[in-house]
Amino acid sequence: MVKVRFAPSPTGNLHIGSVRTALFNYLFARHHGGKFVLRIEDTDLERSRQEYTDDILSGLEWLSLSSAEPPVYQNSRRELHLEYVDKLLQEGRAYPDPEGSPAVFFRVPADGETVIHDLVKGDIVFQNKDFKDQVIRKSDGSATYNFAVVLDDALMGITHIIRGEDHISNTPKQIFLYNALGFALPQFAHIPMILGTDRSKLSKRHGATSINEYKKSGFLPEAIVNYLALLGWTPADGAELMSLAELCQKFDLDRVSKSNSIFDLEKLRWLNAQKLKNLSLETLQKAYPELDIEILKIIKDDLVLLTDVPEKAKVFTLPKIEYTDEQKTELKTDSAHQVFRELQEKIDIIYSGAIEEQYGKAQALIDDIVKNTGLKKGQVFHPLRVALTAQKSGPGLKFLLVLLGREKVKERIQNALGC
RNA sequence: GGCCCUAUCGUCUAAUGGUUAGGACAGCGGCUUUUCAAGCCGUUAACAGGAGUUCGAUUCUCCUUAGGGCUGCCA
Repeated sequence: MVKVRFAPSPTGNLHIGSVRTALFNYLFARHHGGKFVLRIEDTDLERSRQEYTDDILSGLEWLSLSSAEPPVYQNSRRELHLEYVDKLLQEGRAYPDPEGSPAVFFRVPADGETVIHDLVKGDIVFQNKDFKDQVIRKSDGSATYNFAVVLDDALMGITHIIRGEDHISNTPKQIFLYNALGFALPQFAHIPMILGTDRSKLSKRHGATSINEYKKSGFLPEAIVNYLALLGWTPADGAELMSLAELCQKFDLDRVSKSNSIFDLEKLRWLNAQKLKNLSLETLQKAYPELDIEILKIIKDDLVLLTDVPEKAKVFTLPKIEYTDEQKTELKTDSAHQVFRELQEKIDIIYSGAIEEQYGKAQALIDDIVKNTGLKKGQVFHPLRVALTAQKSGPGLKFLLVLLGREKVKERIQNALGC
């Protein structure tokens, strides 16, 4: 039975790189019908903060990567860790600090080699002589990271340790401890890092790193999950657009890449636009309940970010518009006035019946104006758009005529005629 | 410095001991559209370098180079 864990330390907000690690663990567990648990590594009392734990928990929940089980707080297992320090002390596998502090050192093997049979990287060999005895209990009386991690992973029955490759050099030290403690070794899988565009470790100076910033800027959790899954992994069938359920079904460690990858915001944005297109109108409406669902329908395929909605909806919702001087001269032409008067005369006929029917009548009216005035299409469409929206581009005119509503259309045409 | 990891288009990547080295994002061009997008079609672009193994290496081995990680009584 597969059991994996995601073990963040609550010393900062949920980082995009951590999310990828969490995701791979989650997908691996789900793919194999195993368990995914969370362990908050809050042993650094100085730097750990409750708000960061909250951020991590809510971030994972937003991404649908929550664990079914409540998180384990590493600090609550402090006494347990210390019992094992004593055990190693009694067995003579560890010794007190010769300098007299309360620290305890673990004796690492003097020679031979230690190999990690890594599920992603293959075998990695270390010479034991390169390691010096390691501290397992600090001067302040608490267990060190490498010791606590081994104990918790072993005691929690973790079968696969999937973590960033920045932990590779910790692994031999941990293997020494597994052996000394008599615990069976888990499987290790070290996944590559995510780098910034300059190939250095992804950090603040590359832009947003906290998942909350992405949420705030209008990225969908589905897009983030899909994008992060594709960073360092590809399914055998080459699919790119996948739901979380599909990812769970397809994911496995054997197709995880061995090399680092650079975070590409452009592709994330593209994926976000794709997910937005697939979003149901109902969901979109929940995010923007104040907007007419017909408006949302028209602008939906135009979105890259969820937060683009208000901007895109503006043409429909703005109560008043102002023309620039340049636009005014455009509206002043004889042909423009001819168009406006034609429209004014017949506009009333479109506002009845079902919405689709209204669109149809609006389009027919526009076509009619082109025919009646004998003007070129552009000479009709362009001034009309400017008159109605004070913009040079935007949604189709038939949508504008219908969704703006009779009053606004009439008022704006009247204003345009006054130019 | 020491130890470790990695190396295919600008980016994410696929594949293979013999291929026109494939896809996606971005770019570019076209179509479509009243416009901007979207969509559709097309297109530019890669096996880091050098030895070896082999009939044949992008693929296997070694070296070099480059990048990354670790090198805490942080996690």
